Amino acid sequence: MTDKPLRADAARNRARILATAAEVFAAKGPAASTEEIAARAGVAIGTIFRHFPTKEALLAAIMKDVHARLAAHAATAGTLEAFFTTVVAEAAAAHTVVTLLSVDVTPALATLTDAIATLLSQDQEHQRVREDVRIDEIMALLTAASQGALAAAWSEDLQTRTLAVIFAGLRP
Amino acid sequence: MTDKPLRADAARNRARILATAAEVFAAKGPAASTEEIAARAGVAIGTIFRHFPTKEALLAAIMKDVHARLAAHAATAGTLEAFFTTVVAEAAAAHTVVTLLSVDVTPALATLTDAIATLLSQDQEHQRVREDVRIDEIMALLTAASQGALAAAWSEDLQTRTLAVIFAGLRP
Amino acid sequence: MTDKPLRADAARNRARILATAAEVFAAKGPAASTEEIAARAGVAIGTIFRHFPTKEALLAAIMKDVHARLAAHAATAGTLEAFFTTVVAEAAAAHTVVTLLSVDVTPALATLTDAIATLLSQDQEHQRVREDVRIDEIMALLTAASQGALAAAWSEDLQTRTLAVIFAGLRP
Amino acid sequence: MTDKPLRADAARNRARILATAAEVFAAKGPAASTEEIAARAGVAIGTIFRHFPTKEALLAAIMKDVHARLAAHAATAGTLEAFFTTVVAEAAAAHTVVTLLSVDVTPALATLTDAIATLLSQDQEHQRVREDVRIDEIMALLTAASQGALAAAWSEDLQTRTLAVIFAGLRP
DNA sequence: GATGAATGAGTTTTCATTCAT
DNA sequence: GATGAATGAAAACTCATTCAT
Repeated sequence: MTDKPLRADAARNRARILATAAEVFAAKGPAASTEEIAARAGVAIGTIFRHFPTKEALLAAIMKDVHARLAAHAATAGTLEAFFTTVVAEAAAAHTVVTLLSVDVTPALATLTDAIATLLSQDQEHQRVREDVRIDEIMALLTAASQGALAAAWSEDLQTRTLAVIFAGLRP
Repeated sequence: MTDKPLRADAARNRARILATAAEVFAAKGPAASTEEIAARAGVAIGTIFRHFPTKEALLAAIMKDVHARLAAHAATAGTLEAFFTTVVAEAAAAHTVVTLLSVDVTPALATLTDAIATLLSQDQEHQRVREDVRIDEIMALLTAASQGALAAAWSEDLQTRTLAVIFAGLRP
Repeated sequence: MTDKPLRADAARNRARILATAAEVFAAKGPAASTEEIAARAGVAIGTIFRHFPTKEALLAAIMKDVHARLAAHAATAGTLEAFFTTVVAEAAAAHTVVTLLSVDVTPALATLTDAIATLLSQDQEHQRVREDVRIDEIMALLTAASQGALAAAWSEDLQTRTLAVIFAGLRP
Repeated sequence: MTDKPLRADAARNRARILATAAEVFAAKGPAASTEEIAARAGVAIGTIFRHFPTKEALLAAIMKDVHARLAAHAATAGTLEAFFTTVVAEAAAAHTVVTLLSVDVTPALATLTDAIATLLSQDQEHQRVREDVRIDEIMALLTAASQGALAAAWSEDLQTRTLAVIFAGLRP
């Protein structure tokens, strides 16, 4: 948990690898080759394996990153609707990979779920969302919407209309 | 469309391969090996490649099959709600692979879309669904819900509650 | 040696297979697949294996055919020059496969060699060819020229000029 | 032309693979398996594919090599006759593969052609070769003779006599 | 630490040959 | 006899991972 601090260049490499890998996996699925990621990140393949001992470790690191970013975002979004809208738009645009394989990322996911649960209770307190809705529907709808945004070529307009249905369904 | 009819034994093999492949891909993702499919289907690997010249062709054939089955189902489902419920339940249970890669299956998809569009107008005629909802939201929500059902371990109860949100959002 | 006579349709198939195979091997080399030959000949692959128990047997049969045709031609050509000219032109045009692998075809080759040896002595009697030239140079030059004609894109003009050099070299 | 320089060990492997492949293809034809080449070269099969992404690329590299070696040789041979004699002898002995498939090697061939053209004009200046002979006959005769030398079992004596005919044909 | 070549098991694909229809 | 589906061994090619430079 308390990883020793990296040398500056190593940290830079790690970050670049992570970002490139997220892009590449998003574009080609988890079957994309590590060699290609190395090439696109401008590092040698050995460097990737120094930072992530396994391909699966790389995938897990990406997920951890995504979850952390989303949790941070949830903390400031204000409402579920604002949060969903941004997340789905990002998923569509940046092809953020929302669920890659069944990589185990439970702890990071828990943090994210907590942040969203907070949003949910706030929305319910302000009567923006029905009382009987529970956190797992919300998570399910978020995952579903984000993945849908990936798969289909969701235009911005289609995103809006689809989310509108979901939010109409959530309102009291 | 009118491919010459296969010999009885060949047709039987083709069907068994298709069914087995759907199962295996569902269980292990599209990276599952053709060799394994052959073994589980009880044929030699050459037989698979005689029927489907490429692994991708096999994937495409599965998708075509799924779409055809869904279209048939839509024709008799009565309401969008009934249709969605069944489809999502099946996706969760049988791990039907809803979108494998970006295999091109446009023609089969068009038929499916038509069948669902019919359901939609019937529902709108009977005021079960808002007038301003369009077919592309429906397709988007269906895809999203089915994929969500795949990814997470949606319990039956969670399925019900999630679809309830969506249908509440669709009602006038 | 005394093969039983074939049924008429079988004989027709055998001939068509042989002709098609010669073309296909010429075009794609001996690595061409038997399946492709079957397709182009309009028969099923089983039919090829009924007539020629092995791919190598098919290759050998083609060579026997080619040699027989050439021997017949040599018997009527009149001079070595006329014979060479025709053979090389044909090799270039029809891509007749002159030596495929090292299939053993000694007996048929012997007949061909005899026929050409006759041409050679006639030419030497009429002082068209130097006395000290022997049959094996002739065979070597014929093989070489025919193979050259295959490999390079010998224009008709280039054929003429190349054979002219060889015949100048043969004259007394 | 200016590919980045290989690491010393990689360069050594590349060279060994090339040499081994030339031998193996010469002995067994272009259908020889890459696996066998790997084994004989003492490397793993992956190493071959890292250096030559395709079997065809390997074949092409060999041809480039052969052409380069021949061009170097032509530059110092002095006369066409000397050059031809060496090349044909080598083709017969080492089974140098002169034209493997129809691999595209135009640039390397152009250099070789130039070198031989120089020999031709020198020979013509010294009246060793007729004025009306052109470079393409020479190339055709060289190819033909080399391939002939491969195919048949040309004894050394037969080589001499065959080339003698050709050179008699070239003299003024 | 970074590099990138080598490894070798694993995967897709091809094809001669067999054999049930 | 002909057909063409099935077989399965062999070939080409890929890629995560290791390790010498």
